[in-house]
Amino acid sequence: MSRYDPSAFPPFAVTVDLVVLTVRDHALCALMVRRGEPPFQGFWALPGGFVRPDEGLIEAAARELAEETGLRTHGAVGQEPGEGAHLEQLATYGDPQRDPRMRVVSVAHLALAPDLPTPRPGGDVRSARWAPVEELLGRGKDDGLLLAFDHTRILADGVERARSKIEYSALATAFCPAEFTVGELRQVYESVWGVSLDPRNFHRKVTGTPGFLVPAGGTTTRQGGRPAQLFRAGDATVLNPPMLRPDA
Amino acid sequence: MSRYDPSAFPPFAVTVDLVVLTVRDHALCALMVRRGEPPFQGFWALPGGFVRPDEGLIEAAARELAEETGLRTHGAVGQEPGEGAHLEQLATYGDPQRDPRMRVVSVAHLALAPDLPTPRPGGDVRSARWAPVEELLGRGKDDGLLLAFDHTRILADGVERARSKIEYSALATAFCPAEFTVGELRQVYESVWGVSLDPRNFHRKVTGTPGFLVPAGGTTTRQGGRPAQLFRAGDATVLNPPMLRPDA
DNA sequence: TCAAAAGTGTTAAAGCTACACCCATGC
DNA sequence: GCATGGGTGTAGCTTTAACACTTTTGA
Repeated sequence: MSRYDPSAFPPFAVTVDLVVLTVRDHALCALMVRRGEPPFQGFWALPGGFVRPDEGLIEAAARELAEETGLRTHGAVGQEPGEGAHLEQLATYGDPQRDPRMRVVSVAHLALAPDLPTPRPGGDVRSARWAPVEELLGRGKDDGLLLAFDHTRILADGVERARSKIEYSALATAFCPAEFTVGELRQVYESVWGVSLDPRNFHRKVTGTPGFLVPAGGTTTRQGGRPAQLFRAGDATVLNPPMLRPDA
Repeated sequence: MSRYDPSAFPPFAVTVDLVVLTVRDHALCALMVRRGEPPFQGFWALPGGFVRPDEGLIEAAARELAEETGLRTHGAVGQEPGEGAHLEQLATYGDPQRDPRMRVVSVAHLALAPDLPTPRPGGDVRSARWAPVEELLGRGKDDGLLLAFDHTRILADGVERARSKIEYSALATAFCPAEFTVGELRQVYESVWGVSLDPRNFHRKVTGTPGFLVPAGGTTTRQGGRPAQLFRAGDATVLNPPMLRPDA
């Protein structure tokens, strides 16, 4: 009866929060901002903000991402393939007590980006940094840094999504620049999963999966050793067979 | 700056919508309700409703599920193992135009339930039914029934989540009664995926996966033929190795 | 010349698929 | 007996994991 009564609904604020991940110095890192006002003043938090009345959820996330990092999102017009970040919805967090001031429902999004210059604090952000995920979350439970709100949980969910999604999708290339070598892609997997992989078997696997990688034509020796072929991300979005994590 | 200003936020309504799936007569079916008022009066829609000011998102979904079906959710107190439905968050839909009257953000949830007696229309629901998913979505694009709002999209996302999740998790048992046979579990997979599976290999696979099934001690001939062992769902939540869909 | 990373070959183990085959019940 | 579904065995194929080995550069 009153299920959709437009005049009598409880007041909610809707925000987007961003788990922005990249690989720096062989470590999976997340973009964190420091809060300048209460609650949780001085705590590290995920970037985010209110959804505007006239924009969709993913648009709000893309706008916040651009504001914080200057990154554009895959699919934006006038953009080279391989440029910009991958962006997808992660999950929604709406515990009645998650914000002490009012009822806030936050639609978290996950962004995967290649290594970027250190973030520019801009707009309403006091300071920002790339923080190693291991430092933020710790190795065990309740072993990490104390973040604002429920952002530890959101970050953990985002990291787990990224870790599992590169198993069966071609998303790992979102962490790489437009042209990259097989060894660089392997380092992405190793950094995100925190394991080491056999370079020979990895090479065979990724080059043998149709549509995952396409040769870009050149070679590079930027990793040292014998020159390596350069590749771009291919058309494939799904990896078949998947790249499975060891153990687990 | 104004990112969390609690006094100046745009007005949003927050609802939950439910994709409730079951297997009936060898077909994957979804619970649908008929709308009694505009907009989309007379259209079939997913069950759902407003989130109350003092309840969490999953609680709101569990409350709506109980109101529409009488189903309790896994983990509720005083409940036998194997009883009730599996419930998880699916995704959030917040296009500014998705409801013509006002800005509504809907947090969709996915529920998997064993075959139930035909739903009781109760509360504010005019009529309700279990509708075969193939009839609702059709086989190709734009080939199904026209549902209210963006519910075709939500339903399709829920169905795809269920289809892929039974590959690598033990969730298929959520479609079965507390005690079931290997053949009944196989029919669940066949109905959800719309394929047929080799009964011999399927049997070996599910009984050989540790923690998936535990013998319940008896046998039944309710499927005809030789008596089959009865099983309950085991502790395992992850299937390793996974049950992969043929082809795809 | 040497270290380092790229890439190929090979082999044994494990998993999957497609069957043949037997078992235990209801009718 | 005979149809029906339950359950086991097994041969052939594909995939994986581990590691020996060659290639090509920079220092």
